[in-house]
Amino acid sequence: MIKCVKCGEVDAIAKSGIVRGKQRYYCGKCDYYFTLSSEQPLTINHKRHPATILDIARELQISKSTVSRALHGHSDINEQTRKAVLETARRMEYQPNLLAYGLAKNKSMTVGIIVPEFINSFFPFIIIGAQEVANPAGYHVLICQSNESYPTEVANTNVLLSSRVDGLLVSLTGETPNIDHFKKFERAGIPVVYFNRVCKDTNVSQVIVDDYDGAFKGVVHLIENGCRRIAHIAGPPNLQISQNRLKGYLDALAQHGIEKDDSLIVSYDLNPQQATLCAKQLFDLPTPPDGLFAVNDPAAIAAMLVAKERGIKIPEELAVVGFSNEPTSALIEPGLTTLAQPMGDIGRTAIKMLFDQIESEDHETIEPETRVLKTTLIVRGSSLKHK
Amino acid sequence: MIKCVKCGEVDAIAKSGIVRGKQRYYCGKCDYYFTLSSEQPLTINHKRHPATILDIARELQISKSTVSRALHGHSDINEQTRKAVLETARRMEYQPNLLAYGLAKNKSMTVGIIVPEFINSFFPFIIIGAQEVANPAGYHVLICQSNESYPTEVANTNVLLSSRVDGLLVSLTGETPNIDHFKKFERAGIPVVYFNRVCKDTNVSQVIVDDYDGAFKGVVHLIENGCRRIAHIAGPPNLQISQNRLKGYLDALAQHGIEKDDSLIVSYDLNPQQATLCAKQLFDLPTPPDGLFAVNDPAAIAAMLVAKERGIKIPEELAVVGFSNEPTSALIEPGLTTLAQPMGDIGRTAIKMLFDQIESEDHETIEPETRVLKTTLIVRGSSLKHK
DNA sequence: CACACTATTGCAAACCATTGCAGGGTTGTA
DNA sequence: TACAACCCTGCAATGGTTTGCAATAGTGTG
Repeated sequence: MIKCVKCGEVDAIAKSGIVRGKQRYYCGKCDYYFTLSSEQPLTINHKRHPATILDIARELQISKSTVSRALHGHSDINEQTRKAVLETARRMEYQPNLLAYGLAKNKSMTVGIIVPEFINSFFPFIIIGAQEVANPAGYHVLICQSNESYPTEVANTNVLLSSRVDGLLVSLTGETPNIDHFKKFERAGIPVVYFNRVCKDTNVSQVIVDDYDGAFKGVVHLIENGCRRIAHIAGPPNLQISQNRLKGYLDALAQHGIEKDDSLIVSYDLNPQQATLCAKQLFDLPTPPDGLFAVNDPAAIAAMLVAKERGIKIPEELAVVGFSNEPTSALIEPGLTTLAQPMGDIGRTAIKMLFDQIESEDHETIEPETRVLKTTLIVRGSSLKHK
Repeated sequence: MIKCVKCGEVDAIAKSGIVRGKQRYYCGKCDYYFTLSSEQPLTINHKRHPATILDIARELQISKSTVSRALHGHSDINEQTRKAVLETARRMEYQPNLLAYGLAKNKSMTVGIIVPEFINSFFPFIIIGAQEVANPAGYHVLICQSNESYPTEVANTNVLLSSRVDGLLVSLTGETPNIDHFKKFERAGIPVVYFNRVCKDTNVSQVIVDDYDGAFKGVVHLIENGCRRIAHIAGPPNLQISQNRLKGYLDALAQHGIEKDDSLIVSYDLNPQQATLCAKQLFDLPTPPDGLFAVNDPAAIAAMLVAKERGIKIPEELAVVGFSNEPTSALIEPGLTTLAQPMGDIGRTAIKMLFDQIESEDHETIEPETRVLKTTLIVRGSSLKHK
């Protein structure tokens, strides 16, 4: 029979509905509603939970505030107490719960970084640069891959928002039409620094390389090596890098009296296969190009492979210049002439700017800043027609 | 003058020390100690904090429990209430606070992954495989780079422990002597799955490829292509992959009646520069090798570059076989014959095994399992002496 | 109307660490 | 002796979410 939880009475019990699948009872004697506690006898889950400051406090018979202060080397702590706490913490393998810390301090000690991909070495180098600065500062980095997909990028922003990152580093996808989805961070007071692939919006902090200058140098180099019909595999038009590199290409041509030929400019969405298609399209032209400037190394390499397949000699029949200087560019044959970007510096600079904003009391007052790094032309076999 | 905070009295006030830099007062009348509250008139920091369920609750004049239940589609929620909550949440750009969630549920929805590096494409492909499974399941992946350094690996484990990851994927560094530092996870009930680079400890879950078989196939391939003095650039001895690939190499030789020559086996610590040194050492031998089996592609490629430098013809004078099939192996000239590893599968399999353990009620009862995937010999120019 | 029962909602504890303030004990000094 | 100053420690609220249980309103039935 059912006994009342309060008075122990059996007779005055009446059923009174079912709540969330459980029978509810009513004791008429003490006017008390109740449901029987969970069937399983509440065997406390003895899975050893990680030690908390409370465990340390209990062990030492002190209060958790004291433990907390001891662990953080706060002032106003007796040296012996501090020693004892530290020792006990070590013994109990105490690891602070970053979730609780984050909740209490409203600071997750995490920064997010969204990159389009990390199969090529370009972004990994940047990430490593960023981590070199973040980790010693006690921050860790949550890496998201947008996979060159705008919806994925938006999804990433929500994940990072949920994770309450303290700041965000972003390089946009080739199809990101605008940066509205990053305005959420602004509204939440979370600083954002864009790098490499940025949007036209100038009211943000960003770290870029001098794409115009790099492209200009690369194309001039091709011209100096005797190229007259120089093609360009251009990046997606939404990105500044594409626009600026295209501009550098065009200006270099113009300054050397070479007429622009629209059929020599093909657009590439950063998808590997598409680079191959672009190259084929160029080589199929009635008068194929004798030089090629690609918006990045993977595209240049893809074009080189197509050229090889077709027996087009590099650099004699086609001189090629890429952009970024990924490690593979040195391995391929002939070596790919390219514009080296200081990838580690990009990462380090971007995250330092981010930390400046995080640490400034009032993010609003920080002036958005654009940091421009230089590229270096690395000359290899792919462009040297007359050695 | 100073007024008592309790009784408002002015005369009975006495100074009583300074606490943490602030003057403390004592009211003799009501026997009460106090310090004056912070000078700044407590202007509530109006930085718009992200919306919480409490904000939604206030907006809708309901309790936060109801909001929580509505957001999670729990039963026992009025359809209209649910709609209203969802709508308000959308309007307020509500993003659940994962820190608070994690604290409450004791579940961070995060899994950690420790890799030695991610400059080469090998680990990135595995990570992508893992994310393909993790992200749709609502988990995110905290990527740590041990940078082939044992102390860094240990540091990584502590970070991940602090972050209260729900599970861990690990590929060891070349210098990790034992896996004691992962026992912490076991003690905390956090499942760990090792992949690719594992230790001899058999009492753990792991995903590996059949290294012995791959190495055997690769070396047999070299023998069939006429090599008789086959060198081996071996990995660090602490790793199973090194041991098994070495064993496959030795057995292949033995089965084909080729005497083992210790001078042909050099050890490589996975450091890029060291691979070059190893190659030089081999090529400097009185009787240099006519075939080379390297423990991984980067080492094979490094050796190929040294060979080129020295005018050693590949494959005529030296046939080369690598391991892993990284994208670069197809780009280099001649193409590198190698044993393809199913990298995406490794990542997917490993994280699925991890999830199985995470989701099982009682991790202890899970039998450690070793999943072995197959390698495929990819034949390219680097090994075909007689075409 | 009394009662059983359903559907829905609210209350409060719990998760763990931080921190402002209260208040204890002790030392120094006039 | 009285009081200022110091040193140290504890209490309790806070942060955002989940969830067991209590409680309410409403519905149906005899």
